[in-house]
Amino acid sequence: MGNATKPQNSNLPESAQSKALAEAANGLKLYNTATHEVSAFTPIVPGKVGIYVCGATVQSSPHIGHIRAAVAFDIVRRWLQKLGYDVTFIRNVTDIDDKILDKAAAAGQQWWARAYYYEREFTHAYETLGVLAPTYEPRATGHIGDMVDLIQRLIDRGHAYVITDTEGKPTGNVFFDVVSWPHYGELTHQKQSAEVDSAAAVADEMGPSVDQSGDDKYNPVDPADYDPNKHDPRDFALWKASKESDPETARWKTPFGTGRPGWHIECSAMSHRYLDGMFDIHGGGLDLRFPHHENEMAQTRAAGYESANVWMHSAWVTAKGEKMSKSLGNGLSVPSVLAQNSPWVVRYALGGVQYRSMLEWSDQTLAEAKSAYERISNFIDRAGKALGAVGQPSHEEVEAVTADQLPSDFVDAMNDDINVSGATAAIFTAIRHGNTLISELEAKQAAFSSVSEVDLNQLMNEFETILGEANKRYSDMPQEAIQEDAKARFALTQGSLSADTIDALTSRVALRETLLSVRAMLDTLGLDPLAEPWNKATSGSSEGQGKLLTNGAAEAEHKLLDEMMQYQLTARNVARKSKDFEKADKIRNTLASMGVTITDLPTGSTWKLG
RNA sequence: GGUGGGUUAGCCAAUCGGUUAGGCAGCGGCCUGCAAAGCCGUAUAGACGAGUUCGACUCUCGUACCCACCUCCA
Repeated sequence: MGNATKPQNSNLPESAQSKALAEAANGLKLYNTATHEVSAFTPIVPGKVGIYVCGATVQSSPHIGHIRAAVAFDIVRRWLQKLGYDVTFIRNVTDIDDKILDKAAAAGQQWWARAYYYEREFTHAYETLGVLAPTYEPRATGHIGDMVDLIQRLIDRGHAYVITDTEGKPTGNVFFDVVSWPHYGELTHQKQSAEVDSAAAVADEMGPSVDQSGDDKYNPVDPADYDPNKHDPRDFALWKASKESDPETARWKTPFGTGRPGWHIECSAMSHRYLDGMFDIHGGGLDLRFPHHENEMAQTRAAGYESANVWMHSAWVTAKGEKMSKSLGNGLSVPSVLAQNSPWVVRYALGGVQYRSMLEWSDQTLAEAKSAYERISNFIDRAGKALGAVGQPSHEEVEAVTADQLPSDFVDAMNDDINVSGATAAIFTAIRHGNTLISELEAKQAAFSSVSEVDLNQLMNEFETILGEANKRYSDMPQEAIQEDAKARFALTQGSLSADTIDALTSRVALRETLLSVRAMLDTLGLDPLAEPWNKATSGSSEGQGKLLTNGAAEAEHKLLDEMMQYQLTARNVARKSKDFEKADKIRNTLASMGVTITDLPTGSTWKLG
């Protein structure tokens, strides 16, 4: 891996590179929930993007729906980075709320211990599925001071009111005054005043939601939500007075009385603290639009702060057409899904459709993701082998590829509101092209017999340099013409090489470019099969697969295994040559029963596990 | 009742006012001792009704059905 060549376009001058990249970045369009339109994305601060995503309320284990949202915004973030933006990604943890307190009390736990336990489960799930760590992950309980300041600011500006007792002392309940904020409802376009009452009546009629399993749709009736002191039924709690059942550790003293934060205020406080002046995108699940984000937007703006420019909401994972919830059974928890499927497959299944589409989860979804893995990893393996000593590009090199160097059908799809289905189609198109190149290259292998692998590597570098210059000079020409031109120029500098060798070399360079491009596209979706999260076992982390081998020992063991396999393959090929197919098939079947798959290629036979 | 989204071939899922999406599963072929992988080709579409148009899956209107949010939720 150390001798990998540089990305082809690195020969371009700095300015040209960033100009092409800026052009790609200018093409990005995103759907904004607030305007109901797909519109051009322009960051507040040039070159930078600030994203705030509502993270988990850590009250119980994550299910795949939670992770779908995380994967969706992870892909948005990765694409922004490919477009050259410096992304600040904030994802909060809601570590105090009614459910956490009540469930902890019911289980005889400290609420903070319960919150932290599940926070770690979420973190583990994110890491396993290749969700990049946020730039920062603030906890609600760590920002009480910011919330108090924000509430005070809203009171001072006449957008919030404190409820006092008969003696005029603050009770701890503070509400947002919806009537004082004429922009209320601008995010979700909810009807105002009178019509809300009829909506409330419908909600009352439906009664508290309870499902078969009871616990999960559990819906505590918080007295603060039905406070007769509310000026308007739409007013919502900014700060909640402590209930008698609240433990001492869940009470904070404030100028408006002792209590704990309302649900919406934390995100306003934290997004302002970490993204002030660059709050470009706010993300979250579809259900958060109302009331959470509507209220959050009202608070933030009423306080005189800027709220997000673009609001993005990810859709549901469904099972049999219905929104997924734990009441459908725990077969959908992250650990149970991972018990039967590799993390890559699960991520592909979750990230395979656009974030605004419902994602139907079934055995077939997973089976197709598995097939996709086979096709993709087969290509990457074969291409790596066909490239000989040059081998696989390093993951660093893959990461360094920027959007302007990727195929335009992929870029266009991603720029079209993160259309991952279109992007995936572009990847498969490139893979088909790459597979054809591999076959061509296999047929041309003989042309390399007179050149050592070391020289070949050097020659590829030289050719890539020439190709890079040709690309720069004739940027508006068709790719094939540029290739031909570069080939001719290269031939002039290499008088001693035969035309066949130069031709084979060209194919090799083309294959390497395709391989690099495919892996870079996959990496944009967080799906490079050779990236960190999927390869802990072989990349030196000692925790992979529970093995206690050091990296060196693992390598030595693999080398030994490979030698033994070569011994078997040789024996089989001898049998095949002498047309003793019975013996050849016996060797193959025996290996197959041990979980080893043999593949015969024109250039020889290979083996792999699985 | 209010608000929003959807309905594309066996299944999942895109683009587009006229030209191959893509994947999975079929079928035919090439390659192969066989298999696998790969490549090439191929059938089955656009809920229903009307309108705009030379031409609509794509635009407009209507109808039906599905889903979500309005209450904790990714």
